[in-house]
Order: sequence, then C-alpha cells, then structure tokens
Amino acid sequence: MTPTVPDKPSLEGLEAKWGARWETDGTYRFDRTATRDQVFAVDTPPPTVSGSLHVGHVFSYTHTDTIARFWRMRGRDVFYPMGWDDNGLPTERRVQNYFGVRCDPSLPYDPDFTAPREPAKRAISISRPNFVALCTGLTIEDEKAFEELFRHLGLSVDWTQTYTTIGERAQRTSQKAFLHHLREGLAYQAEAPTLWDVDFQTAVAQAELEDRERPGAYHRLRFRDPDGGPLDIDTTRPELLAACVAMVAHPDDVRFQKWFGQTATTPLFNQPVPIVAHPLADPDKGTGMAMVCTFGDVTDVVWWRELHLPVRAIIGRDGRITSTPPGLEGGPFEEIRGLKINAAQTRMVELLRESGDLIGEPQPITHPVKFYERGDRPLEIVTSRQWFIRTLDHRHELLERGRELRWHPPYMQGRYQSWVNGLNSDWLISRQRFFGVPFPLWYPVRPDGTIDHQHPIAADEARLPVDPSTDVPPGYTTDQRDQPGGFAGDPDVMDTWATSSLTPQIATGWADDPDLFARTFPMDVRPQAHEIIRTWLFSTVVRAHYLHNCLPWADAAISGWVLDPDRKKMSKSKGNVVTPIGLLGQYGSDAVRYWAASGRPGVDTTFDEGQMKVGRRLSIKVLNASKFVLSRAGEADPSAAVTVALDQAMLAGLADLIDEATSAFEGYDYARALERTETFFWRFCDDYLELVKGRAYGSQGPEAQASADRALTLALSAILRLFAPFLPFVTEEVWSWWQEGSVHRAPWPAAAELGAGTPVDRLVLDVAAAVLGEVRKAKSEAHQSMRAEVRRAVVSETPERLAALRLAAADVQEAGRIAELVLEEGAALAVKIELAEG
RNA sequence: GGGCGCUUAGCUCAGUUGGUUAGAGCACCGGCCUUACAAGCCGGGGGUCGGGGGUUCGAGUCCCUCAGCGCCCACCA
Repeated sequence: MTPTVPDKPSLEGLEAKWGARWETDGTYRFDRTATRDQVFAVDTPPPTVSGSLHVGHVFSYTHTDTIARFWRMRGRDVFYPMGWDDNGLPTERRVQNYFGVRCDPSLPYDPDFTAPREPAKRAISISRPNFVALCTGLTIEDEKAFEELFRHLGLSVDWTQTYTTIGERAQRTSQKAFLHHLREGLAYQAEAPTLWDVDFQTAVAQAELEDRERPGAYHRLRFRDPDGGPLDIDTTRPELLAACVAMVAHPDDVRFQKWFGQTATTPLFNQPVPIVAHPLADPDKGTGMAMVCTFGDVTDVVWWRELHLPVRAIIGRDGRITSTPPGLEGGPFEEIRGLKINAAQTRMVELLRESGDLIGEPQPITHPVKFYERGDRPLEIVTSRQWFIRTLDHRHELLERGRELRWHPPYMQGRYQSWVNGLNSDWLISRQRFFGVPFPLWYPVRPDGTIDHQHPIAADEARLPVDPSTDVPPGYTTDQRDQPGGFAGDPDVMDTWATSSLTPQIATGWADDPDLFARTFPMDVRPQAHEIIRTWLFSTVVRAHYLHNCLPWADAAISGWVLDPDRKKMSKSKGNVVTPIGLLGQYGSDAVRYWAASGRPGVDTTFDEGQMKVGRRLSIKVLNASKFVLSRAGEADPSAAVTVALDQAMLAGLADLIDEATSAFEGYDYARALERTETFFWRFCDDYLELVKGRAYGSQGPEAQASADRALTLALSAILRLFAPFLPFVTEEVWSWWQEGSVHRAPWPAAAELGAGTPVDRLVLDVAAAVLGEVRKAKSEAHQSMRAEVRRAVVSETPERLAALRLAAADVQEAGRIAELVLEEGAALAVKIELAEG
C-alpha cells in the first residue's frame, strides 16, 4: 500500500474523527462467538452518576483501558462494558431538590404522575415507583455526558454492553442473588442494635463507617455502691444515664471485685443496676468502672449481648430522646424527653450538677467518634429489624479468596486481609431508603393487623424484578395489601453495595443471559481504587464465593489517587476550574492519557499538566517521525533484507523493548511499558533517524538504502503498536496512512517479526550515537550549526567498541558531516574534532 | 495501639534479582532555521539517593533504627 502522508500532520480533530470511525466499524465490539478462554473480561467500575467526572476518573479509567487494549492486540476478545452507578442516596437527594418531591413508600403508584416543572414550595409526596422513575430520568442526562467524555478520552469500551445499577437487569440480579442467599441461609433478618444515621434515617453498615476526631468531655458521675458509698464513673455520654443498664469493670480489677454480682444505684434517677465484670473494661480508663447504656457505643453492644443485659433505649430514630424507660415517668427524665442529643446532654449536666452527682467539672478530650461516611452527625445505635448477609462465619474462606486473588500491586492485599480480620458484624444490606433495589419479599399480615416478619413470602424467581410496594405476592390479590389476613411488602431497599457487589454478574448476564455468562464469567480483572477495597472489592468476593464458589475475577488492578497540591494556586491564579473535558481539549486525549498512564499501579500521582504537555509533544513527535519514515521508506520492499549492522542493532534493541513491554503489561504494569517505549522512541528519533537519514536518501547505494528503509518500516510498525494502548488516536491516525484496518486490532508486536536470528553487534548503535553526541557537543560549544562541516574527527575507543563503530562509520560521518574520520585504540571514548573554517 | 506505602536534581518521577563516574522530563542557562518536526533541534549546569548504624570487595538497591508525610485497620466508656 502506498502511504498517504499529510503535508502537515496534526493532532487536531483526531478524537472526533477516530471516535466516530471506531463506533461505525465496531472496533471494540465484543464478539459473542468467542469462548471463555479467548475472552478478556473487565469488571469496569460503574462511576456514580450524580455529580460529574473528574480527573481521577480520567486517570484510573485510562489505566484499565491500556490493559484492555493490550489484551485485544494480543488476540483476546475483550469484554469491556461500562456501568453507571445511579442507584442510591446521592441520586435521591438530587431528585428531592430538583423536583421538590419526597418519597412516601406507603402511597400507591400513580401512572399519571408528571413531575412539576419547578420544584414545589412544599415537597410533594409520591410513591416509590414514581420517585424511582424521576431518579432514573434525571440520571439519563448525566450518563450521556459521561459516555461522551469517556468516548472522547478514547476508552475502548463496548458501549453496547452498558448497564445501570438501578436498571432492570441489576434489579433482577440483585433480587435473584438475595433469594439464593436466603434459601441457603446466608441471608437472614434480625432485630438488633445497629448503627443508625439520624439524618438519613437509615441503618449503616460497618464498611460505611469512618472515625472522626471530635471534641468531647469526660463527665465524672457519682453512683452509689451497694453499701451506699460513692462509686464514680467517667462518661462522655451523660445524657444516656437514663439508659444505663449496668456498671462494668475488669474481672481482675481488685478495686471492684467485691462488688461484682451486686447492685449499684444510678444518680438522679435512683435506678438499680447490676455491677458486672467483663474483660473489655479497661482498668486504666477513667475510674476503671464504666456505665453500660443501651446504647452509647459499640462496646455497649458487646457488653449488652455478652452479659445478657436488658434493653432500656431512650434515643429514637430521629436522634431525639423519645422513649421513657419504665419507672422514670414523671421524674427528672421529663426534663430531657423530646430533646435532641446535644441539648439533652447540656440539660443532664445541669441536673447532675444541681443534684451534686457531677464530680468536678467535665474534662475536655478529643476522641474518635463513628460517623456514616456521608453523614454530618455522629451515628447512634438503635434497635431495628434489618437484613444481613453472613460474613463472620466464613471469615477463613474469605481470607483464602483474598490470597487466591492476584493483586496489583501485591501489597494491596494487606488492606483486604486487615479488613476481613477486623470484621465484627455480618454485612447489613437493608436500608430504610427508596432509590435502590427493593427486597423481593412480602410478609403475612396477621388477623390482628400485625406483621409476621418471621415468615417472609419470597418472589417467584421467574418474575424478577419485583417491587413489593406495587406487585402482589404469589397466592394473594391486590386488595389484600396491608389488610388483616393479607400481606405487606418489605419497605426497605438494598444498600448500594449489595447491588454493586454483583457487577460481574450484572455485566455478564448471570440472571438472564446464560450464553453470555458462560463466555465471560469469572471475569479477568477488577480495576478499582484502593479506598474501596473494604467495600466494593470485598463484597464482590463475598457474593461470587457464595453464588459460584469462585473468585469473581483472577486479578485486581488497584489504582492510586490523583493528588492535587496546587489546586488552590491554580484556581486563584487562573480563575478557571480544571475539568477533564477542558484538559482533553487543551492537550488532546492522547496527551492526557499519557499523564494518566505514567502513574504507576496503586501509586497516588500528582496532577501535573507538565506531563500532559510532554504527552502532547510525544504525540506530535509520533506524527512527524512517522511522516519522515513513511515519506522516505513507505514503499520499501517488504522482502528486502536488513543487512546493515546499524539497522540490525536498532532492531535488536527494539526486540528487547518488545519483550520488556510485553511482560510489563502481562503484570499489569502499563506505566513501565510506556516509559520503556518512550525512552526507546526518543533515542530512535534523536540518534538512529539522524544516523540513517542520509543512507535512507540513497547516499550509500541501493542495497544500504533498502536495509535502512526496511528497518525503518519494521520499527515504525512495532513502535506504533507499542504506543497504541496509550496514544490510541495518534497511532491510529498514522496507521491509517499506510495500513489497512485499525491498529487497535493489529497483533501486538513480537520480537520475532523483526528478523532476529543472526548474531548482531548491539554496540553499533550505542557507539555511533555516542560519537555523534561528541560531535554535536563540539559544534554546540563552538556555537556552530549542526550542519557545520567537520574537517577531521579522531575517535579513541576500546578495540571492541572501535570495531562496532567501524561498522557504522559511513553513517556517523554523514550524520556528523565529518570529512575525515580517524579511529584509534584507547582506554575510553575520546573524540577530537577539527571544525572546518568559517 | 497495630499495619502498609512513600522520602532520589528547584518540580514531577525512573532506577526489576546489590556491580562501572546515579538517570529522564519539566524548569533554568547557552547555542542552532539541520530538506520529519522552531508548539522544533543540539548542548550545559544542578543530587553527600530523609538521618544514623550495620552486612558486603562493593549499598539508592539488603538488614536494624530514628524522623517526616500519606493511607489502611482497631472495642472510641
């Protein structure tokens, strides 16, 4: 094929041109005839749709894309779907504000409902199905914008495989998996104390917690020991005094052993409480004696459970003091009833100070307090009925799965192990929210109108997905909803992780496409960020272990974060926010990808526009070097032999590079593959191209020219393919000048294709470039042009290197414009240069 | 409290099993219109490889220790 090389190659417009072409040609389309062993399947992270994509997405998704492109060129059929995570709280909050609505799950579906154009002043109550429809509609627009950005970035996703986490397939999959677990006893419901967010009014799982350092104070309260003497404790939660159910000290604590088994009396309320022993009580903390309340913190829950203490709850789900424990009616408790927690604490301290039961002044401290990671107020612990998936009983199997998984980088496995080792409760999957996957369950309503939670009615698997708030369980009729003798739908939804833990099953069609599933599951790789190892990665392993008794994928590729130390400075000085689309427009997608791909696996990387400039320069260099090679040698005879030592040496180095890049990619180290390829390429341009230029123009006769031409085209072909995973647009552009088809479907280069076999003196290029460098240096120091003539150059070198240099002497002379080249044996490289006059 | 990672030139980072005077890019300085590229090319200066100790013929690389930064985990009265 005769190359068609533009006069002025440019990067402008390549994204649009090739994006459209790849779509038309189905370049990245998954071939459903491939069998599992021919497939490379990627469990792409579905980005949260509420909000916008930021440079962190560009960063990590590029990493995955380079891997996908590598395996595609290696001949694998790449299954690379995209998902949108539109399920969950962020979308709910947006819809509430955007439309001025709120979800009331007790309302029936209104098929005629249309959203108000402007948010109503008073929030309109709508049914859950109507609310969900609004959520879905609002996310579609964002999803379009996300797809456009990712296409512009050049992700080689198969956009026909897109799913959403609230979509029908995700719901079907989530519900089917839940029913599986239910049948096998791996899912269960329990009425138990759980961490509760009083603002979101929902239970929260261990994985969603974070500790925040908060100011607090130790308050010393004076209880009465069994003899009526003082017995002091320190507490940060004096407002929970009315919920005190015991006092506890360490079993070995000699100060308190005489009281174990006896009864103390609380201040203010004068309630009797047992004095008990438990090893979790720390003799060095406070007075060594603690009060146990239901519930002030998770230690209270442990004590309550293990010491079989009664429940005396006072905090309601709205975060106020609501329930009055028996025996406290009419007393000082009335002073705090109805108050929020902070106000209740203030009032309690006043009351205790008045009664003389507060000893000294509160001692301010800073201590870690548990928060929901998206929440603003400390979590409380309330008792409620929730659904759980068992994890504690399977800790050892799950640890073993973690060891079976191949981690990139390997040390990331430690995060998984420490998380699993630290699990202290089963996985709480129910949420008292609306925009999520409903539980496919109903409960019988007893004749007295109460709900019989112990006998849930499961949906028919063939009918999934169901919405129990509108669908009717098998054997019932619509009019029996919420009626005595009828049924009631489960009001909760699954936590978003309960759905996203099934992304492999959703993407591969486990619930509804057995053919696809057989070709793609278990998947090959899960790319994701390190902070969600404990949530997304862990929960995905749990689901696959239970559902399929295997890992969901063989490899986990963990990406770091984008650090932005200069963010302030940038926004101050320039006043414009750096958005991904702006960067892509300014530097070009290939350049931004270059920056992203230079971030090593798992390593946090600084946001660096300088690297994008370098990437742009590299892309332009690819255009220009390719232009030179193809316009000189594009019509080279493919059967010509590479006979010149310099050419052979260059190809030998390229063969080494191919081997190194290949094994780096196989180990998920795209960054190393890029770095090595780039280094080679610059040397190829700066040294080899300069050395070979004259010969390629025919200065040394047709055979020497043919060798150069052949070497140039072989090298260009391999280099373009090595760069293709990183710079998909510019490599495709150049490829199209002289090759049929897409470079992204071309075979990954192999060292063998470069005609290896004959022994090659690899020193030739090395020595020739070194001498050329000396000549350049001399001209630079003489303030001469590189074109300046050298009358005579005397090169001293070791005999071995001199022999190598001799093989490239003609090229060196020509590149350096050296009239007379003298070679002498010496200890190390030394070059004496006499420039011509003038 | 336990664990992991990082600390190499002004900046961003490479340095794979320990081996010749420690590398790249950016920035800086100087030079050059050289027929692929002036949004380019050529050259140059610049580092006691966080501190200390050890193993070794030899340590940026291995061991110990200390410090700083970041992250993960932890029952937080």
